[in-house]
Amino acid sequence: MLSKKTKYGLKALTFLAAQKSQEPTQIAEIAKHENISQKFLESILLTLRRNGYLGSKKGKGGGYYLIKEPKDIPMTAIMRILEGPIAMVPCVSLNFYERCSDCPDEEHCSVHDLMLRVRDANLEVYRNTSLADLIPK
Amino acid sequence: MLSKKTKYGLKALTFLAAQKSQEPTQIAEIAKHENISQKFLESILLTLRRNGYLGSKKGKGGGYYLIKEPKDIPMTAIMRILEGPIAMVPCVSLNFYERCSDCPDEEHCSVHDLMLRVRDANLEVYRNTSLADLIPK
DNA sequence: TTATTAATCTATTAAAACTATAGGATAAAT
DNA sequence: ATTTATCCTATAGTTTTAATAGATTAATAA
Repeated sequence: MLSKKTKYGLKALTFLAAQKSQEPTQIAEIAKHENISQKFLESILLTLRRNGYLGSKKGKGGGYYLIKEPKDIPMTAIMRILEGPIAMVPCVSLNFYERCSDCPDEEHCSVHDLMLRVRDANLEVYRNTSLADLIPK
Repeated sequence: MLSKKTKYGLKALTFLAAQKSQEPTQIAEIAKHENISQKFLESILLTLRRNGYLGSKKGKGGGYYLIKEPKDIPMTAIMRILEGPIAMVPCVSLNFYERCSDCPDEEHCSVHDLMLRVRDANLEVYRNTSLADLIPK
Protein backbone atom coordinates (compact mmCIF):
# COMPACT_ATOMS: atom_id res chain seq x y z
CA MET A 1 0.00 0.00 0.00
CA LEU A 2 1.05 3.52 -0.77
CA SER A 3 1.43 5.49 2.45
CA LYS A 4 -0.63 8.60 3.00
CA LYS A 5 2.61 10.47 3.34
CA THR A 6 3.55 9.61 -0.23
CA LYS A 7 0.08 10.18 -1.54
CA TYR A 8 -0.16 13.60 0.08
CA GLY A 9 3.36 14.49 -0.95
CA LEU A 10 2.66 13.66 -4.58
CA LYS A 11 -0.54 15.66 -4.55
CA ALA A 12 1.19 18.64 -3.01
CA LEU A 13 4.04 18.50 -5.49
CA THR A 14 1.63 18.26 -8.37
CA PHE A 15 -0.33 21.20 -7.01
CA LEU A 16 2.84 23.28 -6.82
CA ALA A 17 3.88 22.19 -10.29
CA ALA A 18 0.54 23.30 -11.66
CA GLN A 19 0.87 26.82 -10.25
CA LYS A 20 1.17 29.49 -12.86
CA SER A 21 3.28 31.89 -10.87
CA GLN A 22 6.51 31.05 -9.10
CA GLU A 23 5.30 32.76 -5.93
CA PRO A 24 5.39 30.72 -2.72
CA THR A 25 2.22 28.80 -1.94
CA GLN A 26 1.13 28.47 1.67
CA ILE A 27 0.77 25.08 3.35
CA ALA A 28 -2.76 26.03 4.35
CA GLU A 29 -3.78 26.57 0.74
CA ILE A 30 -2.37 23.25 -0.43
CA ALA A 31 -3.85 21.39 2.52
CA LYS A 32 -7.28 22.85 1.92
CA HIS A 33 -7.24 22.24 -1.81
CA GLU A 34 -6.07 18.64 -1.50
CA ASN A 35 -8.01 17.65 1.63
CA ILE A 36 -4.91 17.03 3.73
CA SER A 37 -4.35 17.60 7.44
CA GLN A 38 -2.29 20.76 7.52
CA LYS A 39 0.04 19.66 10.28
CA PHE A 40 0.74 16.36 8.58
CA LEU A 41 1.39 18.06 5.27
CA GLU A 42 3.73 20.42 7.07
CA SER A 43 6.10 17.62 7.97
CA ILE A 44 5.93 16.14 4.49
CA LEU A 45 6.85 19.39 2.80
CA LEU A 46 9.66 19.81 5.27
CA THR A 47 11.30 16.55 4.25
CA LEU A 48 10.92 17.45 0.58
CA ARG A 49 12.65 20.75 1.29
CA ARG A 50 15.45 19.05 3.21
CA ASN A 51 15.97 16.76 0.26
CA GLY A 52 16.40 19.68 -2.08
CA TYR A 53 13.17 19.62 -4.03
CA LEU A 54 11.33 22.48 -2.42
CA GLY A 55 12.27 25.97 -1.33
CA SER A 56 10.49 27.88 1.37
CA LYS A 57 9.99 31.38 2.58
CA LYS A 58 8.88 32.34 6.07
CA GLY A 59 6.56 35.09 7.19
CA LYS A 60 3.93 37.02 5.32
CA GLY A 61 3.75 36.08 1.67
CA GLY A 62 5.76 33.00 2.50
CA GLY A 63 5.19 29.39 1.57
CA TYR A 64 6.68 26.61 -0.48
CA TYR A 65 7.78 26.53 -4.09
CA LEU A 66 9.46 24.11 -6.46
CA ILE A 67 13.19 24.56 -6.85
CA LYS A 68 13.49 22.64 -10.11
CA GLU A 69 11.45 22.36 -13.26
CA PRO A 70 8.75 19.66 -12.95
CA LYS A 71 10.21 17.85 -15.95
CA ASP A 72 13.52 17.60 -14.10
CA ILE A 73 12.02 15.93 -11.07
CA PRO A 74 11.98 12.17 -11.64
CA MET A 75 9.57 9.95 -9.78
CA THR A 76 12.42 7.67 -8.73
CA ALA A 77 13.74 10.45 -6.49
CA ILE A 78 10.38 11.46 -5.07
CA MET A 79 9.31 7.91 -4.35
CA ARG A 80 12.56 7.13 -2.59
CA ILE A 81 12.23 10.20 -0.39
CA LEU A 82 8.58 9.73 0.48
CA GLU A 83 7.98 5.99 0.30
CA GLY A 84 11.48 4.63 0.79
CA PRO A 85 13.16 1.95 -1.32
CA ILE A 86 11.51 1.08 -4.61
CA ALA A 87 12.47 -2.56 -4.14
CA MET A 88 10.15 -4.70 -2.03
CA VAL A 89 13.03 -6.51 -0.34
CA PRO A 90 16.35 -4.97 0.72
CA CYS A 91 18.36 -7.67 -1.06
CA VAL A 92 17.33 -6.34 -4.48
CA SER A 93 17.54 -2.66 -3.63
CA LEU A 94 19.87 -0.45 -5.64
CA ASN A 95 20.02 2.40 -3.16
CA PHE A 96 19.26 0.63 0.12
CA TYR A 97 20.86 -2.77 -0.34
CA GLU A 98 20.96 -5.10 2.64
CA ARG A 99 21.48 -8.80 2.92
CA CYS A 100 18.58 -10.94 4.12
CA SER A 101 19.47 -12.50 7.43
CA ASP A 102 17.30 -15.55 6.83
CA CYS A 103 18.56 -16.28 3.33
CA PRO A 104 21.61 -18.54 3.02
CA ASP A 105 22.05 -18.14 -0.73
CA GLU A 106 20.89 -14.95 -2.40
CA GLU A 107 21.73 -16.22 -5.86
CA HIS A 108 19.38 -19.17 -5.61
CA CYS A 109 16.50 -17.54 -3.77
CA SER A 110 13.11 -17.67 -5.42
CA VAL A 111 11.92 -14.52 -3.70
CA HIS A 112 15.05 -12.67 -4.73
CA ASP A 113 14.54 -13.54 -8.39
CA LEU A 114 10.90 -12.55 -8.47
CA MET A 115 11.47 -9.32 -6.60
CA LEU A 116 14.27 -8.40 -8.95
CA ARG A 117 11.85 -8.51 -11.85
CA VAL A 118 9.28 -6.53 -9.90
CA ARG A 119 11.84 -3.91 -9.00
CA ASP A 120 12.90 -3.50 -12.61
CA ALA A 121 9.31 -3.13 -13.74
CA ASN A 122 8.69 -0.43 -11.18
CA LEU A 123 11.93 1.37 -11.93
CA GLU A 124 10.98 1.44 -15.58
CA VAL A 125 7.82 3.35 -14.73
CA TYR A 126 9.35 5.74 -12.22
CA ARG A 127 12.35 6.51 -14.41
CA ASN A 128 10.13 7.40 -17.31
CA THR A 129 7.85 9.61 -15.30
CA SER A 130 8.58 13.12 -14.08
CA LEU A 131 6.51 15.45 -11.96
CA ALA A 132 5.53 17.22 -15.16
CA ASP A 133 3.77 14.06 -16.32
CA LEU A 134 1.57 14.08 -13.24
CA ILE A 135 -0.03 17.45 -13.87
CA PRO A 136 -3.66 16.77 -14.83
CA LYS A 137 -4.77 18.15 -18.19
CA MET B 1 7.98 -3.67 1.66
CA LEU B 2 7.14 -7.30 1.14
CA SER B 3 5.65 -8.76 4.31
CA LYS B 4 7.34 -11.71 5.98
CA LYS B 5 4.12 -13.59 5.51
CA THR B 6 4.44 -13.31 1.73
CA LYS B 7 8.14 -13.97 1.76
CA TYR B 8 7.76 -17.11 3.85
CA GLY B 9 4.75 -18.22 1.85
CA LEU B 10 6.65 -17.93 -1.42
CA LYS B 11 9.60 -19.83 -0.02
CA ALA B 12 7.37 -22.58 1.28
CA LEU B 13 5.52 -22.88 -2.01
CA THR B 14 8.76 -23.02 -3.92
CA PHE B 15 10.07 -25.67 -1.56
CA LEU B 16 6.96 -27.77 -2.13
CA ALA B 17 7.17 -27.24 -5.88
CA ALA B 18 10.75 -28.46 -5.88
CA GLN B 19 9.85 -31.75 -4.15
CA LYS B 20 10.36 -34.77 -6.32
CA SER B 21 7.65 -36.88 -4.79
CA GLN B 22 4.04 -35.86 -4.33
CA GLU B 23 4.09 -37.07 -0.73
CA PRO B 24 3.00 -34.57 1.93
CA THR B 25 5.78 -32.48 3.42
CA GLN B 26 5.62 -31.57 7.08
CA ILE B 27 5.50 -27.99 8.25
CA ALA B 28 8.46 -28.68 10.51
CA GLU B 29 10.61 -29.71 7.58
CA ILE B 30 9.75 -26.64 5.53
CA ALA B 31 10.21 -24.35 8.51
CA LYS B 32 13.61 -25.78 9.30
CA HIS B 33 14.85 -25.73 5.73
CA GLU B 34 13.72 -22.16 5.10
CA ASN B 35 14.50 -20.67 8.51
CA ILE B 36 10.93 -19.83 9.34
CA SER B 37 9.12 -19.84 12.68
CA GLN B 38 7.08 -23.02 12.54
CA LYS B 39 4.00 -21.58 14.16
CA PHE B 40 3.98 -18.59 11.87
CA LEU B 41 4.42 -20.79 8.82
CA GLU B 42 1.53 -22.93 10.05
CA SER B 43 -0.92 -20.05 9.70
CA ILE B 44 0.46 -19.11 6.30
CA LEU B 45 0.07 -22.60 4.89
CA LEU B 46 -3.41 -22.71 6.32
CA THR B 47 -4.52 -19.68 4.34
CA LEU B 48 -2.97 -21.11 1.19
CA ARG B 49 -4.92 -24.30 1.76
CA ARG B 50 -8.14 -22.42 2.37
CA ASN B 51 -7.59 -20.61 -0.91
CA GLY B 52 -7.29 -23.85 -2.78
CA TYR B 53 -3.61 -24.00 -3.55
CA LEU B 54 -2.48 -26.54 -1.00
CA GLY B 55 -3.84 -29.84 0.20
CA SER B 56 -3.08 -31.29 3.60
CA LYS B 57 -3.10 -34.58 5.41
CA LYS B 58 -3.28 -34.96 9.15
CA GLY B 59 -1.58 -37.46 11.40
CA LYS B 60 1.52 -39.53 10.88
CA GLY B 61 2.92 -39.18 7.41
CA GLY B 62 0.84 -36.03 7.01
CA GLY B 63 1.80 -32.60 5.81
CA TYR B 64 1.16 -30.21 2.95
CA TYR B 65 1.32 -30.70 -0.78
CA LEU B 66 0.57 -28.72 -3.90
CA ILE B 67 -2.81 -29.31 -5.46
CA LYS B 68 -1.96 -27.91 -8.88
CA GLU B 69 1.02 -28.04 -11.17
CA PRO B 70 3.53 -25.27 -10.38
CA LYS B 71 3.23 -23.94 -13.93
CA ASP B 72 -0.52 -23.52 -13.35
CA ILE B 73 -0.07 -21.38 -10.26
CA PRO B 74 0.27 -17.75 -11.35
CA MET B 75 1.95 -15.21 -9.13
CA THR B 76 -1.02 -12.88 -9.44
CA ALA B 77 -3.08 -15.33 -7.39
CA ILE B 78 -0.40 -16.04 -4.79
CA MET B 79 0.45 -12.38 -4.29
CA ARG B 80 -3.19 -11.44 -3.86
CA ILE B 81 -3.69 -14.14 -1.24
CA LEU B 82 -0.54 -13.44 0.72
CA GLU B 83 0.19 -9.77 0.18
CA GLY B 84 -3.22 -8.43 -0.73
CA PRO B 85 -4.04 -6.15 -3.66
CA ILE B 86 -1.37 -5.72 -6.29
CA ALA B 87 -2.34 -2.08 -6.74
CA MET B 88 -0.79 0.41 -4.31
CA VAL B 89 -4.03 2.37 -3.98
CA PRO B 90 -7.55 0.92 -3.88
CA CYS B 91 -8.77 3.27 -6.62
CA VAL B 92 -6.69 1.46 -9.26
CA SER B 93 -7.27 -2.04 -7.97
CA LEU B 94 -8.86 -4.59 -10.28
CA ASN B 95 -9.91 -7.04 -7.59
CA PHE B 96 -10.22 -4.79 -4.57
CA TYR B 97 -11.50 -1.53 -6.03
CA GLU B 98 -12.55 1.21 -3.66
CA ARG B 99 -13.04 4.90 -4.12
CA CYS B 100 -10.62 7.27 -2.38
CA SER B 101 -12.54 9.28 0.18
CA ASP B 102 -10.21 12.25 -0.13
CA CYS B 103 -10.21 12.43 -3.91
CA PRO B 104 -12.93 14.52 -5.54
CA ASP B 105 -12.09 13.56 -9.11
CA GLU B 106 -10.52 10.20 -9.81
CA GLU B 107 -10.12 10.91 -13.49
CA HIS B 108 -7.94 13.93 -12.92
CA CYS B 109 -5.87 12.67 -10.00
CA SER B 110 -2.10 12.65 -10.41
CA VAL B 111 -1.63 9.81 -7.95
CA HIS B 112 -4.28 7.73 -9.69
CA ASP B 113 -2.57 8.07 -13.05
CA LEU B 114 0.87 7.18 -11.74
CA MET B 115 -0.38 4.24 -9.73
CA LEU B 116 -2.28 2.91 -12.71
CA ARG B 117 0.98 2.65 -14.61
CA VAL B 118 2.70 1.04 -11.63
CA ARG B 119 -0.09 -1.49 -11.26
CA ASP B 120 0.11 -2.45 -14.91
CA ALA B 121 3.86 -2.89 -14.71
CA ASN B 122 3.52 -5.17 -11.71
CA LEU B 123 0.66 -7.14 -13.22
CA GLU B 124 2.78 -7.73 -16.29
CA VAL B 125 5.43 -9.40 -14.14
CA TYR B 126 3.09 -11.43 -11.96
CA ARG B 127 0.98 -12.59 -14.89
CA ASN B 128 4.01 -13.84 -16.72
CA THR B 129 5.45 -15.67 -13.74
CA SER B 130 4.25 -18.97 -12.33
CA LEU B 131 5.43 -20.90 -9.32
CA ALA B 132 7.39 -23.11 -11.72
CA ASP B 133 9.50 -20.10 -12.67
CA LEU B 134 10.55 -19.60 -9.06
CA ILE B 135 12.18 -22.98 -8.60
CA PRO B 136 15.94 -22.36 -8.41
CA LYS B 137 18.08 -24.18 -10.94
C1' DT C 1 9.75 49.05 16.83
C1' DT C 2 5.81 46.21 17.06
C1' DA C 3 2.36 43.18 15.28
C1' DT C 4 1.32 39.74 12.22
C1' DT C 5 2.09 35.97 9.41
C1' DA C 6 3.82 31.58 8.21
C1' DA C 7 7.46 28.18 8.18
C1' DT C 8 10.52 25.36 11.61
C1' DC C 9 11.38 21.95 14.89
C1' DT C 10 10.80 18.58 18.64
C1' DA C 11 8.11 15.65 21.13
C1' DT C 12 4.34 12.88 21.86
C1' DT C 13 0.15 10.29 21.18
C1' DA C 14 -3.22 7.29 18.85
C1' DA C 15 -4.29 3.88 15.77
C1' DA C 16 -3.34 0.25 12.74
C1' DA C 17 -0.68 -3.47 10.81
C1' DC C 18 2.56 -6.95 11.23
C1' DT C 19 4.90 -10.82 13.44
C1' DA C 20 4.87 -14.29 16.39
C1' DT C 21 3.28 -17.48 20.10
C1' DA C 22 0.17 -20.38 23.09
C1' DG C 23 -2.61 -24.13 23.71
C1' DG C 24 -6.17 -27.13 22.98
C1' DA C 25 -9.03 -29.69 19.25
C1' DT C 26 -9.18 -32.83 15.57
C1' DA C 27 -7.85 -36.48 12.49
C1' DA C 28 -4.93 -40.21 10.75
C1' DA C 29 -1.62 -43.93 11.21
C1' DT C 30 0.40 -47.73 13.81
C1' DA D 1 -4.57 -46.48 22.84
C1' DT D 2 -0.72 -43.79 21.52
C1' DT D 3 1.75 -41.01 18.66
C1' DT D 4 1.99 -37.70 15.11
C1' DA D 5 0.82 -33.68 12.74
C1' DT D 6 -2.56 -30.44 11.07
C1' DC D 7 -6.50 -27.29 12.57
C1' DC D 8 -8.24 -23.35 14.84
C1' DT D 9 -8.92 -19.36 17.90
C1' DA D 10 -7.18 -16.05 20.64
C1' DT D 11 -3.90 -12.95 21.99
C1' DA D 12 0.46 -10.61 23.00
C1' DG D 13 4.36 -7.87 21.48
C1' DT D 14 6.45 -4.95 18.29
C1' DT D 15 6.83 -1.76 14.64
C1' DT D 16 5.06 1.53 11.47
C1' DT D 17 1.96 4.99 10.19
C1' DA D 18 -0.77 8.98 10.88
C1' DA D 19 -1.76 12.78 13.23
C1' DT D 20 -1.46 16.47 16.94
C1' DA D 21 0.46 19.94 20.17
C1' DG D 22 3.07 23.65 21.18
C1' DA D 23 6.91 26.55 21.31
C1' DT D 24 10.44 28.86 18.15
C1' DT D 25 12.27 31.41 14.31
C1' DA D 26 12.20 34.42 10.37
C1' DA D 27 10.13 37.68 7.22
C1' DT D 28 6.96 41.39 6.12
C1' DA D 29 4.37 45.45 6.86
C1' DA D 30 2.59 49.12 9.62
